[in-house]
Amino acid sequence: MARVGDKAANDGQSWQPIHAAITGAILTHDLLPGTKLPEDELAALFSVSRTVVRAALQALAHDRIVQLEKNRGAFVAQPSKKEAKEVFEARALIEPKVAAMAANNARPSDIVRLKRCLAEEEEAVHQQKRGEALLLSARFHESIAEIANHTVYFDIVRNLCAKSSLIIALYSARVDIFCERHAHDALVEAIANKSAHDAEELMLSHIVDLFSGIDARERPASTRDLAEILGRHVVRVASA
Amino acid sequence: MARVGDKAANDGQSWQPIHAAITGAILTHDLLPGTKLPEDELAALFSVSRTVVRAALQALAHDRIVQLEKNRGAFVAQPSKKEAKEVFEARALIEPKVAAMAANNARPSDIVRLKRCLAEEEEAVHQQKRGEALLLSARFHESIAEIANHTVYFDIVRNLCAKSSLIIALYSARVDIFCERHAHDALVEAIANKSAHDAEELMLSHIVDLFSGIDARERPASTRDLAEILGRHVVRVASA
DNA sequence: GGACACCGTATTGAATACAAAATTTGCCTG
DNA sequence: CAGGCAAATTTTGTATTCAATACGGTGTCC
Repeated sequence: MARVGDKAANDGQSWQPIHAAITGAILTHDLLPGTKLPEDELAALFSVSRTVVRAALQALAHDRIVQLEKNRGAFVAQPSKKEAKEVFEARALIEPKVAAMAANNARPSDIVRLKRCLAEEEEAVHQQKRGEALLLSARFHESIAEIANHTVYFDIVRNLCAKSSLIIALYSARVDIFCERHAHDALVEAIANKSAHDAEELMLSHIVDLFSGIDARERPASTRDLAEILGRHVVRVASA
Repeated sequence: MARVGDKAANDGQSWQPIHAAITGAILTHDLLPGTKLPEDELAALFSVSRTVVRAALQALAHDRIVQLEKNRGAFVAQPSKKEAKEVFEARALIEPKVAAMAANNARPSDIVRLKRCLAEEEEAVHQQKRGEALLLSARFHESIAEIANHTVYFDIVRNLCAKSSLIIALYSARVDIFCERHAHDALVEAIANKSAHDAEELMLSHIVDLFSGIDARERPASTRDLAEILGRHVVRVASA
């Protein structure tokens, strides 16, 4: 059965690798809020013209993950504290429903996938790969939305996860994000048991818990050397 | 106080007039699902190069309001029945919360604005301007989201309203959409009274009611003569 | 010594030009 | 007359070019 998130539908736009690479780098915190994303540099990195880079940047801007400033360029977005609150408010409303739907929908292979995701996350934590762990944590939430098989919610959740990554980079007070892993474990358990109500409750408390780790402390920062950063996030095109 | 939806923030991209015109034409059902949107034609219409038209089309595609097919062009999207269900499911979840927030947030000027919106809608109905009435109905929902002053929800609601317009064009079984006006009236009343709970309930039942008018009947159609259609949707730039 | 203005450089915004793909048309063949 | 192949046209995808704006440095004036 066709599932949400299959890339078959969206006829491959050539800018998607760039979009994916930048999104990935944001999820791992390799790219921090405020970082400038110069068109020339990206064009050189991906060996395309600025035209296609601009398309990718506009898509990211539409996600509100980058901010376009006229005649000044593209910057990784710096969500305000108000928006941070909004994002987690929306997640608290939507993702519990999504988790419940996933519980009703999940097939055995889906459970396997979720568990593999968690295993990789755990491994990343043990290897002190904080960025990788953050990425996998986001992918976990996205996977649940994919299992729920709801295109509209899937799009929303993916977007909110990316924004959350920026918010965590800016405002996270918690040193260790990884206490959350137990929440993820319990969630998979509920989904595996098809306990929609439990999944819903667990997801809600998980999101509330996530937001409780967000604080007023600003942590502005930016980095350079996009080549080094993005190189690791290029998704290889599935060459037959 | 700065409000959500102010265009100040998004530094004016030059494609926004085109995006707005097409979105408007979709909301009025002047543009029907499946209609092709050729780049040359739009470029000529708006007196810009294809470059900026493509940017607008990509933004619309990101909204999933148009579908881009590789090497074939852009078409107004034709949401599946599954997606139709998803859209109204999402609206039923999100918009009641938004209405409650609007009730808590509304200032007198906001109530005035909502009532003016309803008056214009009523006038459009009496003038048999179905398209105009549909547009104003969508604007009413968007206005509530704007009053709620929640950027994330505002973006989502606006997108869902546009998708709903496509869905209604494809699947609406009801001849007369306008029984809904009473629901809108009651909603404004609740918001004016700052009765968040009432507003939430009324919005939920309104959305459920809207979806009940959606049926399985397909109604595929498309139109031509973009120039005539879109001419009325060009938003004049606010020349000082 | 500091502030401001001017100029050079770099980067973005938009249009044009070129290449590739698909659709359409016409023609030929069965 | 129908079907299919092939050239021609149209339309999209991408690169390149040109113009406009912002940034940084330097020199001068106060």
